[in-house]
Amino acid sequence: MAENSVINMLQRGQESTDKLKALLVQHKLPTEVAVLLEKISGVLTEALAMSQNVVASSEQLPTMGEKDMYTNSSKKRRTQVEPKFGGRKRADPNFCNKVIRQSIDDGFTWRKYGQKGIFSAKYPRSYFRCTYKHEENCQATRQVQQSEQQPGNYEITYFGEHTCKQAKKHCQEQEQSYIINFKSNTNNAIQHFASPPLSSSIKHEHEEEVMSNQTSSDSFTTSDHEQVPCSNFLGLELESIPSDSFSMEFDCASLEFENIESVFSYDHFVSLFSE
DNA sequence: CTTATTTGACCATG
DNA sequence: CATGGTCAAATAAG
Repeated sequence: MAENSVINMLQRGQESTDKLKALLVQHKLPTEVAVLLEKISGVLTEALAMSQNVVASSEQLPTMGEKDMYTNSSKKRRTQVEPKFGGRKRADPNFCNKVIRQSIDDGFTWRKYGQKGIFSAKYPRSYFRCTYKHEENCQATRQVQQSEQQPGNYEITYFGEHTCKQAKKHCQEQEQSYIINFKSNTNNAIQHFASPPLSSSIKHEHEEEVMSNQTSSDSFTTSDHEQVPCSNFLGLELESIPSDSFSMEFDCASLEFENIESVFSYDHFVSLFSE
């Protein structure tokens, strides 16, 4: 398919960009190059996401003949309203962004559409989509799961990005740019970014519900050295950049640390820098 | 009443 | 077949 080849090309472009980034880290190229690379990578990621949306929506064409709406099986449910070819893709970890938070509140309004017990996971996973999915065709979704290492924290994985109004509002409420200083002598990365105490309209019903499942066993050992991804990421950055000190500036459109829409995923970062 | 959540069925994927 | 992601009827909440 044409779309698939476009996606393919974009993916290849992204892979090359990633390799370039790795090289950049090894050879200490100037920061302007790094910034440019980030921009290229961001554009590629966006284009990729857009292309995939196009493919996904064109796949929803009602080509097949009509089906009977319901089976006569005693319980609820229909039989497949519209056949989607590959429409239900499994989440691509390359296009998600995983964070760990103490609260599931991130300032956006979400609507829960499912919960699932996960094999080999202690706590169930909850599935959310943007409240404005239908009104504004906002494709953002997220998965929330209680952290096994640190019960009380939540692993939140975001997919897609908000295209609804609250996204703009969300961005406006933050600083226009973030500056991160890396200092070689200390292990501390000084992070200057706002952590806006966004009042959210989301209700936290099952924050407790998810919590309540944890009471059963304490068989695992709680590790104290567990880090949240952001610090982890900064730590890795520090190791890989031995120069005296430098600072990078990101604008809101390309990178948001506190609120999720990083240009590429955390996993992506880790795979980049941990080799 | 409207709107959101719960929960098991359904379905894609490997 | 097992697993994970989504749908939608039933139900709860406002």
